[in-house]
Amino acid sequence: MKDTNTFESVKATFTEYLVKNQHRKTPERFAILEHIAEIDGHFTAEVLYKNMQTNFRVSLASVYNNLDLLTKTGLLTRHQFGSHPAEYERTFHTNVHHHLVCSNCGKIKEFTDKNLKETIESKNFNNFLPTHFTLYIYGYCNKCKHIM
Amino acid sequence: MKDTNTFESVKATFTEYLVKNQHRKTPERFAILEHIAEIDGHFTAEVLYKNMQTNFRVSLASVYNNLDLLTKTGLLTRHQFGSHPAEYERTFHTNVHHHLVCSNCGKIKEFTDKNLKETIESKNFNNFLPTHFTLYIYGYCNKCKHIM
DNA sequence: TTTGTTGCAAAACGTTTGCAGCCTC
DNA sequence: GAGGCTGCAAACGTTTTGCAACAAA
Repeated sequence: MKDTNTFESVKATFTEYLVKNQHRKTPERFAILEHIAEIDGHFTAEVLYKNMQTNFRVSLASVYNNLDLLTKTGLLTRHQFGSHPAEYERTFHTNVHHHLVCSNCGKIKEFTDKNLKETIESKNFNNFLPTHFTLYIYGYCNKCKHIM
Repeated sequence: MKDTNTFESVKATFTEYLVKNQHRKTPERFAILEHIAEIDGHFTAEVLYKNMQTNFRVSLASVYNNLDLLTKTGLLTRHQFGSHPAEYERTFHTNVHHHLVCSNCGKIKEFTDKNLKETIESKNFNNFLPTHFTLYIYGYCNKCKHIM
């Protein structure tokens, strides 16, 4: 994957993708990317949309369109824990982390593990170029372990 | 996690969960579990529902209800690649595998990796009792790598 | 000038819910 | 009996779509 250490390089990655695929460099697109860069952790399309209204007017449809585009570039990950709405999370400017998901109550807990990260990232594949990954470990949190 | 080597032990796990949580042992529940045991790989609620109509009549609502219940027991995993509908996959009677997901076209490829499996399964957590996991590695398949 | 993108509103769709009757327990 | 579960159909809420106006190339 390309360098994404600075916001400028993230923007460059997105721009390059847009140009290469005959998409237009609209103000909405960059405004959305800038907002995402400010959000740590998970967010929904609706929340991003509402957040943005304060200083940049975009339609919810455009938010959805562009979350999709950013997901395709690998700059964004889409989670769908349990049900709707989908949750998004940027893959840049963040520590690689994994998710513990309680199968009963849906509670999510994040953790980091260098060894796990390195083991996963060290893999090579034929005919597949990896950019990032998500690991969900399912089981039971303390409150729910009694159900089984 | 409990033994799930035979279908009888899977059924026992489910039954135990039902009893422990004051749920009823209805014929629909066991019919659904039996059908799931026959499906290799991913399936949707709709497909399971249609499959079942040939020899057991259940409503779609009950299918949803019970997929939810089985997900809570950890016997079933719910995937939500891209968008709707959700795809389910049993966690018993299957080799542990991982998913390569193309961020552009959504194509899924499964692979197995003993080292990866063992590394992930070796982890212990405070206040969390793991039962199974899913690893999605995102990137680009051969047909789509040109977009970036 | 061409054509991709936008905002808006309506539509689509999977999933959930309310309810009356049924059947576990 | 009590109350959880079922089927049915209607409702819900997120996401997608159609379309006319706009603006990037």
